[in-house]
Amino acid sequence: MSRERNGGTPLAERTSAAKGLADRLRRVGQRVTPQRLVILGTLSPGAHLSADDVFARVETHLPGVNRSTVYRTLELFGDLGLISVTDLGGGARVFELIDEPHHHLICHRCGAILELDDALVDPLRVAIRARYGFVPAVDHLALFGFCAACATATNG
Amino acid sequence: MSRERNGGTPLAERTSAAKGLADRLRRVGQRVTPQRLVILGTLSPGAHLSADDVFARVETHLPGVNRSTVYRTLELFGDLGLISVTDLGGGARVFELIDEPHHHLICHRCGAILELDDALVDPLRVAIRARYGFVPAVDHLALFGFCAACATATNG
DNA sequence: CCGATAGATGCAAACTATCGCATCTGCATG
DNA sequence: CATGCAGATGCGATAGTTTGCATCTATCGG
Repeated sequence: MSRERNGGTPLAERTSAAKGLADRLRRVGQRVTPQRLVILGTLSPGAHLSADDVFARVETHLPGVNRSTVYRTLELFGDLGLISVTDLGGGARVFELIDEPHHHLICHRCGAILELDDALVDPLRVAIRARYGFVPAVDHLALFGFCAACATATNG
Repeated sequence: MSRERNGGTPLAERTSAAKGLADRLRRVGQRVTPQRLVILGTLSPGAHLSADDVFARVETHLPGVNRSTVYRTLELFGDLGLISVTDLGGGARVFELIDEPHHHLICHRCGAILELDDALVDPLRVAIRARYGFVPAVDHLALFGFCAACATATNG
């Protein structure tokens, strides 16, 4: 806390969130750049942001940032398991900081979106890991199908 | 087999596959068009075709067909549960005629694709139906995560 | 603190997907 | 078989996403 020089960390990693990200990126051999810090800063758990939403917010803090950078960074964060990337069927994919896993059931017919309890998904996660050794990152699943009302309407 | 006149069916629904589709479309109040029959004809179980693949094949049989029609028709078939629509992470979504449900595990790190036994997925399907009355159409799931090798490499 | 360099960013173009609207057509009806 | 119309298609425009390449920079070694 006392004799930490600015030169110690190449960038302004003052907030704890940014510092946490910076450390995490370095740990996996990724570079820490202003763009990456700001992009992560725009995301939060519970907020479904499109790539364009993220771009708009990032631009206010970092004018001149490029759309490609936003897309590439979001994909990187997705691969690193920092954020979830989900197609809810609304045209653009949504990005969200991962906190508690949560999922959605989306009706093909009426478009209704229900929440799906992660407790129902967890056994699948466990089974996959046990059977294949594959560690699934299912933090934000979107399953399509028919809601109770539409299923009845379609069959009957 | 004997006294069936051509006028009985508005289009060339000679093959059994096409006839089956035609019947199925009519049953749910959808029209039977040449485009729809040809587009379905290009799909098969086990083949992962992109929209562009489908378009290219359809074009040889039906010159002048439009990309939009292919996209719209593929979406329709998806909603009808005839085909599966899956993002395997390769840039474009893939379409496939539904036969036996099958799923994929895709490694975020090395890109490896493993098959996932539907028997592991079925309990989730059942649980969702029991809890919410929602009937999920999970015929071709793509779950991202880390394969055994990469999971080890990442943690250790 | 400086120079070297692997890797990130900016930029433009290409690719993937969707949408609005005018026209055309399957098919139900008479 | 002729007619009407809801709905499908073609077309162009636009939105959403990815990619190749030149330039720039975070990080490492001296």
